Amino acid sequence: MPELPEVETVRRGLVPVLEGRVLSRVIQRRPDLRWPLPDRFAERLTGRRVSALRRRSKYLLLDLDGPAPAPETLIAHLGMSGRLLIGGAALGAFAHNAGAVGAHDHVVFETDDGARVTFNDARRFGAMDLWPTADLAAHRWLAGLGPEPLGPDFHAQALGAALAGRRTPIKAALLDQRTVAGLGNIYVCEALHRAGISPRRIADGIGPARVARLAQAIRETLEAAIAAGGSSLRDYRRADGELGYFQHEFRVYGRAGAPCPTPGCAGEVGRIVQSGRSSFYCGRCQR
DNA sequence: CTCAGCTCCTGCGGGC
DNA sequence: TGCCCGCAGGAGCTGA
Repeated sequence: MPELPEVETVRRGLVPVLEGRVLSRVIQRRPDLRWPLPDRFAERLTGRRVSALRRRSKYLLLDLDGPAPAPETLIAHLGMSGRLLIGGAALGAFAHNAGAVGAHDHVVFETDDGARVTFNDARRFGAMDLWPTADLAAHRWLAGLGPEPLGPDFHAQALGAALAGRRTPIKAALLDQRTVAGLGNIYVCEALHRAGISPRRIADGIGPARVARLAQAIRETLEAAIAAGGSSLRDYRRADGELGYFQHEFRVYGRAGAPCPTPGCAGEVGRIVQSGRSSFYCGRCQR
């Protein structure tokens, strides 16, 4: 699934296509994604100008101009397999027919200058909602989120405070979006390796120096992943349809049996299951 | 309140 | 070749 770096990459790819444009037509091809789409969804978007394209955690935020109706924001989550593609999923295979509808193309946005953005989501764990911009922080998807890991509110002290009293493995604590927003299974594994912390370590027991190292590792991992355009394993594509390439820089994710990449470490990458999800780590240099 | 486990959905790769 | 199983980047819900 797209985690923060993938969503940020999609956002950057969509800015030149959507920002400042008017949505001239919106086609909704089914009533629901993970949950029902808002009432009169397409109708409420049509004719409105996209004033800004933002991101909060793994959510894309399309700000739509008011004043009538008041400014609203389209909140979009890509779930596990969601893509927002310039043109459409069918464009690559059927370039002679740019209007083709592909399997799992659920929503299509067309702009006043003739561009098209298609939301495609095979597993349909994605979601969209429309909400007053002024009240965005109160939306149920956003209200409980922890700090943005690349923003000013995320630092060693904040992470330490969020982990205090948590009697759960650090892996689970970092997947919990209330601790820090935007991490998923890949980047938690990668950041823990970079920080030299075992995914099994109880969150509450990690000392301040190691928490500081972890906060730094989270930032560095995400920045490197964004610089690479995210990670393409199965479903994820950038908005232009190209692949990200951070998967070639994975230290541990999906690399069970490989030698640990830490310089001087003779360990081997192992795989365990924690709360139903794979954790990849080196038992020798991650403690 | 916290936490582990299950759930939604589709597609793909491996093993037989 | 074909079928079955396990697994996949998320996160809401349930029940202990």
